Amino acid sequence: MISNKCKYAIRALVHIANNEQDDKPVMTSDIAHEQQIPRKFLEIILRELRNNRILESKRGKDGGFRLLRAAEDISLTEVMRIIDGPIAMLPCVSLNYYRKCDECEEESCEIKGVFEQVRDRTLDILNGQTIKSLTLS
Amino acid sequence: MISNKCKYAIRALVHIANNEQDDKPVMTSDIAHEQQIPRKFLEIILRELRNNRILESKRGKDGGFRLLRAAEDISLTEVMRIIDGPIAMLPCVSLNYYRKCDECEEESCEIKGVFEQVRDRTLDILNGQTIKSLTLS
DNA sequence: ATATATCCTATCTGTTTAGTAGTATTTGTT
DNA sequence: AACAAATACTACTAAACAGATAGGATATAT
Repeated sequence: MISNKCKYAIRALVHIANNEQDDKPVMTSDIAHEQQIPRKFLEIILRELRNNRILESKRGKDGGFRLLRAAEDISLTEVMRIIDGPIAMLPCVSLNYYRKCDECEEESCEIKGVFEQVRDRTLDILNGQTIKSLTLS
Repeated sequence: MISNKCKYAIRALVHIANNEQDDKPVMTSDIAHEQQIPRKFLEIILRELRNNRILESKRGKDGGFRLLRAAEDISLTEVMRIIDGPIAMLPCVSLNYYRKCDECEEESCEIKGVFEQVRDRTLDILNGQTIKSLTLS
């Protein structure tokens, strides 16, 4: 399962993409209200996305958030990895968060292969999705 | 990510399948020792698998655990659902643990479709795997 | 100056994860 | 009947994570 936080992050980015206007960034409170996300929790999420160079922010009056890159250059996997960490089902098959299992030797691990397949098919789908493609669907 | 508990459960079942002998069930302590799983934690897991009719147990001297069904009739998904619950990445696309999202309407949800695809491709792989197929690999 | 927005630190409650401890019960053997 | 050896069961714990909330600091447009 992905976390609520991650779901909020995706929905917030899609909302920003849908409301992009060159002059004005999108305010946290607008997103919170329209997407039904607790405002203070959303603040944390948006700041985290900004710290990871997905968003840029502007403070003070008429402040808010804007996509730092084009929506078609922000992949779903990137967002998921920032907010939730690994996508793979086992640490030892994770591409971005690899960690060896404590108790098993990888050469003889019976389940590694299956979860590598799951990872690959999952990434086939998720890598093809961007904030742009989600706004269109 | 699947939990350690779930990984232990799978490895324990594969171990039992590999050590099946008609006369004697497999003891917790043997599995714990050979698979490097904390014994008392493994007890809980094996009892849970027994309560869900994956294993049968025998108490007292020469006791232990046996598969209740043939290894090829125990699917990986069944074990994962017993120990970890849903396999899907969103509650609203789970086949066995469906729950509506609080904040979004499903007809207009932008991300539901993607995660349905992920679920289907994941199940394509995991449904094809059984305790038997894992012993052979 | 002021209103309004993000930024930052701290805190909180409940749940889950990953176990451990100790006792009760069942069963085979002597 | 006694004993040893196995599972069954209840209760507890520590640490991390999920999902937030509170309040003040800072920046900015007017």
